[in-house]
Amino acid sequence: MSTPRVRFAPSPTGYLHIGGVRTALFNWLWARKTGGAFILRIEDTDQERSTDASRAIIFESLKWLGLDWDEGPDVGGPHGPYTQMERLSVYKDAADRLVAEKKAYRCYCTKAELDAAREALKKANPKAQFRYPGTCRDRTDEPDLPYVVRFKTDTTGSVTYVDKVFGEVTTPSREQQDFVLLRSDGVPLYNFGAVVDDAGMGVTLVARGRDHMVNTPPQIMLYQALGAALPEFAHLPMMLAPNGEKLSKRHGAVSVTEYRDQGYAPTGVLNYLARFGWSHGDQEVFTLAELTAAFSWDACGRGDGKFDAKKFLAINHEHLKSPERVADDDYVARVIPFMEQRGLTGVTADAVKRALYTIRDRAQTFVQAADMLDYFFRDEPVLDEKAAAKHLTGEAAARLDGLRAALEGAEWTEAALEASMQAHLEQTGLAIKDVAQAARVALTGRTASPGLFQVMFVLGRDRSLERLRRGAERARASA
RNA sequence: GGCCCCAUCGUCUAGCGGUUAGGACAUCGGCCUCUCACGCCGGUAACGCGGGUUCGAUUCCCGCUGGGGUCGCCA
Repeated sequence: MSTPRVRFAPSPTGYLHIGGVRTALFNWLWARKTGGAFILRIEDTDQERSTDASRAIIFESLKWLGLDWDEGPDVGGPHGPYTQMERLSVYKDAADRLVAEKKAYRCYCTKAELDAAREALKKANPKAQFRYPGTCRDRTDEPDLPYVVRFKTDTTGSVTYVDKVFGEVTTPSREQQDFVLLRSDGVPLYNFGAVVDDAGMGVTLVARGRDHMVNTPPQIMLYQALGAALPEFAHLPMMLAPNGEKLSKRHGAVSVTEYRDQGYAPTGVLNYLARFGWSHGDQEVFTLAELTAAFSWDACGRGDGKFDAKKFLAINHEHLKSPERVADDDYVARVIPFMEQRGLTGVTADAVKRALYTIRDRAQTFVQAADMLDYFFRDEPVLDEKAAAKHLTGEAAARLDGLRAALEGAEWTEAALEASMQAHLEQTGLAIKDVAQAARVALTGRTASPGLFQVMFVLGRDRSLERLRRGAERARASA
């Protein structure tokens, strides 16, 4: 078998949906695993809805995710162009050929007529299925009127294909009708454009969402009429909302850029999506390399699934926790923009990198990470008033002074700080609980933080002592 | 409604005739502990129903029920 050629063919009509990303991912994984080609094709033939902005979002999203393509609108390739509106002549030629071979015909019925007929039928018999009656099928004249090109569909027999995920699928052809290939303005409809391009671009495997399964039989007829080699097909089960409905913005974030903006890691997103409808034994967490090595169509499930935001977050957390999955430098580069968003300017990568170990296990997203890193990068921590009221009390003032005095001469390492604190507690007879929270609030402005010695170590001697001093001051003032 | 597809814990899933039905997320206990996390230990929790086939069905077949997809000069 020749090397696989797969494609992702989104239409630029909005954000890049998380379900679309999964389709892109599975195709990409297959291409990378097999050494095949991953093609990006923009299907912008819906001129009403297609926009340049959406097109840009598709590129941006895929790049952010790290799903690179070998052939596509921007990088070109041997079968370009890769944007359908730039390929109109290709479709016209193909349609002309089919008409010449009597496999398709010009239809002069207007949209209004057809809509009326559809309505009439619906009124007469709500259960009936409208199909184009074939009015122009055997027409021989060529009036000077607008026309669409329709496929002369063979509605006898049935179409069978072997899906790589679902197995053998057979559909009776009586379900089909003479569908439209080209609109009256020469722009192809989905089935025609997709088939002409997939055939022309040498696509060997078409993998897409299950919502396209119904398109496969007519597309197979088209391949045959065109005399083109049939690709393999693989359909992926649907990703539904928690309530079983089609997943849409009503159910929360569905566009990949939203997750990016919420501080998800690309590999976290990809990992969750990969495990949705695909599995590899008991393994839940994967690097991209592991996914690529392990992926296979046999391991894809067939049942639709429901999107689970909590598990998505948990998987992302696994990635943020592990330097194996998100390297320090990568983590730092990704978290800094979120720190800037909250007004932390002039933050250096080195400084963030030094503080990183204190929050690695804690942050589930880069947004959380930016928050947890906050007090390290301000002259003074933002003081949570409730925390201050509770912990910076008159009693705390003396304890903070005592602690500061005890630590002043300490070597500034975590171990030495802990030892000094320990000695201080023994001397004074205080328990660590008696001073820890006050110190924490003084140092970080909040009641929850990494361990005190880690915080002080990262903060450094001067800033730590100064914050303890100010904390005591504040405590005295409130007494 | 026609056609197509699907069916294991709440959710994502493992299972490919014989298992105490496994894992993960979530959830509930507990441990650890300077807080919050992390980590660790443990619990609750699933084969939709009815027929077959078989010595034996979660697993194979059929029906039912339930869910989803799709019926455009959208993709």
